[in-house]
Amino acid sequence: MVATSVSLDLNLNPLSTTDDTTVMEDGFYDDDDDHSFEKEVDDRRVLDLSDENKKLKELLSAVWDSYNSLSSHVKKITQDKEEMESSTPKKRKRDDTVQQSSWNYRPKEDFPISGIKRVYVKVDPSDKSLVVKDGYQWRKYGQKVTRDNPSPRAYYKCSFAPICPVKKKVQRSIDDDGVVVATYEGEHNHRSTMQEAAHALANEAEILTGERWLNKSPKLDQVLVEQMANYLCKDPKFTSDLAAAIFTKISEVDFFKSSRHTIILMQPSQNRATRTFMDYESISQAMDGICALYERKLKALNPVMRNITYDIQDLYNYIDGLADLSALVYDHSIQAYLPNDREWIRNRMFRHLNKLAH
DNA sequence: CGGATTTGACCTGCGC
DNA sequence: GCGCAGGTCAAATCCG
Repeated sequence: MVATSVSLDLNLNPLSTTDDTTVMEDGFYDDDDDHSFEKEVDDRRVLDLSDENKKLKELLSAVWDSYNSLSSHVKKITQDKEEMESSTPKKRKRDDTVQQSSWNYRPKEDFPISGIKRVYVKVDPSDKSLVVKDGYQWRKYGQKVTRDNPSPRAYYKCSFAPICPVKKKVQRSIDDDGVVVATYEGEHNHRSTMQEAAHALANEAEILTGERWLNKSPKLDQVLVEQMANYLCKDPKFTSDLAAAIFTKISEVDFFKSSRHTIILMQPSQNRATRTFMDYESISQAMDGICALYERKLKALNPVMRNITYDIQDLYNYIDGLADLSALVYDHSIQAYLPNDREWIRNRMFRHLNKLAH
């Protein structure tokens, strides 16, 4: 298979009118301006609404394009994999599989079957619930202890069953109780909760504008952009849904060439509307990004000071002062994004600055 | 009260 | 045909 690298370019900042940070297209601040923070806010107040909408439209179009290219990329990889595996000899005796771990077990039908995929998810080992968030709703219909794994296996059907035939099995890995393995069977014939919300907004936009945007070019309608941005900012499940959506779309894609792609999820103030996220090619770039955010804030607070200095404790205080902060870091070994909390970010920041100092 | 989960019983396929 | 193991059903129970 061809080694691949996919850039998501999810530099969506849908919060431009209320957000106290501004992220440039590449995820870093524009350093060459001498504007104070207050002045910038004033400037932005007079910005024409249509300009704001235009920016949002461009950003969402970029996300849309990335999603489309990623989808076709995933499709191609899946096809390649299926072609490759279908050409290998099959039929293996049951005894052969029993000697292997439970997750190497092949079902009665010859494996692989089109539509079966396996996802590894890192979880808290003390958390015994077999729940894997993937953006879809499931109904548990059984649980069994299997012969070669002391951890029980949970059986789920898509909550849209029998209309949707998808099933999944979730079981803790026999090798690592900090990892659960979800096996999916079949393809959903409906949208995930996130996609459903986006579609509802599209319909709303259609009612308001009288124009149909679905089934035509992916250029998003202005009203849709506004509605979608509002939806993302207001939804209390924003962070988890976003993480789930990213996880579902990315977990099966090979990232041979990329470094540890990192997504910073941030809510600067108690106002939910300030929620935003930024993506970086590596952890260290993400740390630089957070530093840049802090430096910008310092600059805004001290507009007359030419040189601003700060120590790591100041940076920690800034990190602790944010209403919410977490990082999703791509893990090549399990081909999925793993969530990391504020403490992890502090530790990584310390390592990063230490490295820069030497 | 209704939807989700639990859990023992039952079904099915496979190997001997 | 029997036993075993994985998968599914459905009544009981839980919980918001």
